[in-house]
Amino acid sequence: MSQLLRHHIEMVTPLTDEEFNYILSHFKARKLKKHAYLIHEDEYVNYAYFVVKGCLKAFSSDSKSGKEFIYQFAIEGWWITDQEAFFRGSKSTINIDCIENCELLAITLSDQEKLGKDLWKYEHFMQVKANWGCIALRKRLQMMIMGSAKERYEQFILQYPHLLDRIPKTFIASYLGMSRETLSRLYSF
Amino acid sequence: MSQLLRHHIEMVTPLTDEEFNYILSHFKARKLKKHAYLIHEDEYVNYAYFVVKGCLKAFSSDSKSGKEFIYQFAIEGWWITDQEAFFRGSKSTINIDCIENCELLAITLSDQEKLGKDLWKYEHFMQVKANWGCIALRKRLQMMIMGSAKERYEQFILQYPHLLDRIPKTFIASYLGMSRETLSRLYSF
DNA sequence: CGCGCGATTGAGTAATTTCAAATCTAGTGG
DNA sequence: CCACTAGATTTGAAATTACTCAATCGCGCG
Repeated sequence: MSQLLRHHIEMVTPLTDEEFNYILSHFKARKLKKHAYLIHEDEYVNYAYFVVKGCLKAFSSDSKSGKEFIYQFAIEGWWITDQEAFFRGSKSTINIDCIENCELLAITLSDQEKLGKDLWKYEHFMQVKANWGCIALRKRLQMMIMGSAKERYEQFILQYPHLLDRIPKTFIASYLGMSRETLSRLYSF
Repeated sequence: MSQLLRHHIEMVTPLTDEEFNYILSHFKARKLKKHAYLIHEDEYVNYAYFVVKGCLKAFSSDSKSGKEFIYQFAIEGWWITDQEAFFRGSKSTINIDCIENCELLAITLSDQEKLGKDLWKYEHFMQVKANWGCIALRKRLQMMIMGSAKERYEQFILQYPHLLDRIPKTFIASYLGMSRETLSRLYSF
């Protein structure tokens, strides 16, 4: 199962067995049941998580309107945390909960920093990963600003076809920044 | 003037004179006049740019609707490039032009990679910078999805008050994902 | 002085939201 | 295996937000 993590890092840079085992030794395994919270608003965020199995969503709820904004889904091979709170050591402004039973690998900020210092490859991996994240976010931002509800949904289907039958439509609507009713009307035609 | 770059990197990690001079030696200075293009759609992107002086905008124009989406402004102390094209060595999908006369420091991808390998601090700097970028993009995305036109504008004023009188309202409207008419109506009341 | 660009204003229109109600579905306990 | 319930989805109608198009205004610059 930890092979998934190895495979993931090796998309950026190859590792020796020794290097990978050293990296892996800094992670703790964690299991959570469906509906359980991984990160809760107003609490400190001690870990970043790599998803080995399952599906989660990260969302923030606007206290005023009561609406939810889902800013990320994560399935096998993805990372998830409240990046800002994790890096700054501040309290989380978002929630993360499990859409399915989950198995995760967790790492603390200090272990991550230590890994980066000990192993240049790991620092490099983090750099590249963050840059890919920026690129993906930029595309999503553009789609959100430029595309109509229909275009956003069609793009989502193209990009994440495997999420369609794993995640309730309500959540997908929220991720795409539209009401569930609007999303529902899109595929009547 | 290159002190700005030093100061910028030292927000992440302190540098010796020697280290900074080594870093600086990989950058080329470049000057551009107002309205000049720094990066043009469909061309290769050989450099990432650090802004020493001036103001630029990065935008993509939708060929279908003819509308512009401004995905970034950059002023002194900011970086700008087509990140995706720069990293992947592919052709740009966006344009970047100068809103004012500009002075830039340019670095190639191979020099940047070389710097990262030679100097752990530089690799680390890139990692942290990319992570900050992700955090900022996530916030902007949230504001764009959750906020009304008015809220987005008010947030912009709070966050970038110094850009208000430097950038035409038309561009700000495009950055905020609304028509210039809508923006104009916001501050009539 | 007059040109041209950016900003503003008005009126009608299109896309999406909101609220309310009806329908469907999967999982649970009997 | 069936009835029941909670959650998810769909549908309809009214309301809202922001857009488009068109006209006008204001101002800096040659």
